Amino acid sequence: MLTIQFIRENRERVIKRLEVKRFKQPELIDRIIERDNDRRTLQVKTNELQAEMNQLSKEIGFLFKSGEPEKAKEMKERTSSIKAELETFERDLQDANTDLNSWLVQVPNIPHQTVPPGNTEADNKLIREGGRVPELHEGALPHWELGTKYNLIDFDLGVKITGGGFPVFRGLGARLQRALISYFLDHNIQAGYEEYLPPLLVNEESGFGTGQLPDKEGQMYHVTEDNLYLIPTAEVPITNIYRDVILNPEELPIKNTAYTPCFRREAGSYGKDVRGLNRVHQFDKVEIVQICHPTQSYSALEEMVNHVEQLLINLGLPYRIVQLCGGDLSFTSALTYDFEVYAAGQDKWLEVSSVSNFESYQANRLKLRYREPGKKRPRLAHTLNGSSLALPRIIAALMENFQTPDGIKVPEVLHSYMGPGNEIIK
RNA sequence: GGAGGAAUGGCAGAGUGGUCGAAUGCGGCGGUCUUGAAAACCGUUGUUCGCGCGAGCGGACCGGGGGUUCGAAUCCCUCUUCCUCCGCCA
Repeated sequence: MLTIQFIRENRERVIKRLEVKRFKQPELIDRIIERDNDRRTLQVKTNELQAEMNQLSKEIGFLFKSGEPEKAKEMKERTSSIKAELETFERDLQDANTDLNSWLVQVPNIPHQTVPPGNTEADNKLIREGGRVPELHEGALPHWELGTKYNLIDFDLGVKITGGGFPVFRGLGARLQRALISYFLDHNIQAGYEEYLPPLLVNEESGFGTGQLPDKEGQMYHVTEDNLYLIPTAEVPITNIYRDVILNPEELPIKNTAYTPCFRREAGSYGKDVRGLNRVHQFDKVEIVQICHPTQSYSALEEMVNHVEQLLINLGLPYRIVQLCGGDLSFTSALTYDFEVYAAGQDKWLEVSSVSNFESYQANRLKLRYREPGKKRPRLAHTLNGSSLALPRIIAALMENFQTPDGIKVPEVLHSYMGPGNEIIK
C-alpha cells in the first residue's frame, strides 16, 4: 500500500495518476487525509494523558515506598477520572487507525509515468515481438486434441479425480512438464537467482503482504479449518520471506527463483478461454523475484524482461511483449510487461508471463526495508517479480506450433531433459 | 492427538508488580594506544508514532491479542510458535 506520508504530500498527483488506473475515488483519498488528521489530534491528546498517568503512577509508587499510604490513596482517586478519559481517547485513536488501515489497502499502487492510459488489453502497448509464426500442415490440431492423440494430457481423468481445470499429464506429457521446469530453473540459476522450494500453503499475513488479501480472497483456495491459503503464485511465499526484515544494502539485489504449482479458483471464467490448458485451476510455474534498491528497480525490471525473453527465443516460440495500460494493470503493480506466445493450432495469443515492478507498494505492506549507510531510519525496498515461465500455455504453444504429420518436435534446449529418443513425440 | 516446559534487544542471557526500554556478556560502530593489526581501555549501539524550525520532548513496543492494577516483561485468559515425553505416520 501507499504510505500515508506519501498520500499527504502528493494528494493531487495520487488522485491524478490513479485515474490512469481507472481508480476514480478522490473522495477516498481526502477521507484518508482527514482521518489521518483526526488520528494525529487523538494521538497528541492520548499521549498527553498517558504521560500524566505515568507520572502519577510513579508518584504513587514513591508515596507507598516512603510510607505515606494515605497520600497515595488520595492520589489514586485522581487517576480514575484521567483513566476514564484516557480510555475514550485510546479507543478513538484505535478506531482512527483501523479506519485508516482499511482505507489505505483500498488504494491501488500508482502507475509509472510511462504507463499508457486505457481500459482494456486493446490499449496495451506493443513493446516488441520476436520469433516466427509457423505454417502448419493441413489438418493441424489445437493442443487439447493433440494431448489426447499423443497420450500426453488427459482432461477427463482430471475431471474424474478432482474436477474441471485439473488436467492430468502422463507419459511424455508429464516428462515435458518436468523438462521445462528443470530448464527454466537452470536458466534462472545461471543468471544468479537462488532456487527456493517454498510451502504451497500460506497464512493470512503472507496473503496480505503481497496484496492477495483482503481484496482477492475469492481467487484463492482457502483451507478454512486451518485458515491457510493455497498459493496462486510462488510470488506469495517467496516475497514473504522478507516480511518484517531490514536488509543491509550490500545484500541487494536479492534474486530468487522457485518452481511451484499454483492454484487459482478462476471464478467466473468460462467458454473458449478455458479450453484445454488455456486456463486451469492448478498449474506449474517457475517464478523469479527480485528485492532491490529503489534506484535500481527499473533497470532490474528491464533485466528480468530480457531474461524471460531469452527463454522464449531459446524455445523458438513466436512471442510479443506488451506494456499493460492503466486499466489492465494489477492493483499492486506500478509497471507490468506481459509476454504472450502465439499458439498456432488455435490461432490465439496466450499470456505466459507477467513481469512487474511493485516499487515500494508491497514492501510497505510487508515492512520490507533496508538501511541506507549513515542514515538512521530504514527505507522501503522495491519488489519485483515475473513468471519465467508459466507452464501450461507454453506446453500448449509448443504442441501446437511444433506439430508435424509425423509428431511433435521438441525444442532442442529440452532434448537433454527429455531423454534420448524423445526428440519427437509420436 | 495427549501430558509437561518455554518464548526478553543482532545473538546469548538476567529480570517474577514500581525510577525496567530493560543488567551482563558477545557481536556491530566510533575513539585512545600502535608503523599497521591484535589485545586492552573509553564511548556508542532496537523499532515505531506524534509534537517542535531546531536542540529536543512525549507516547507505544519484552511472541500476538485481551484482561487485572494507580502502576505489568513480571499476575490472569486466549492464540501462535518452539522444546521434551507418549501416541500416530510418508
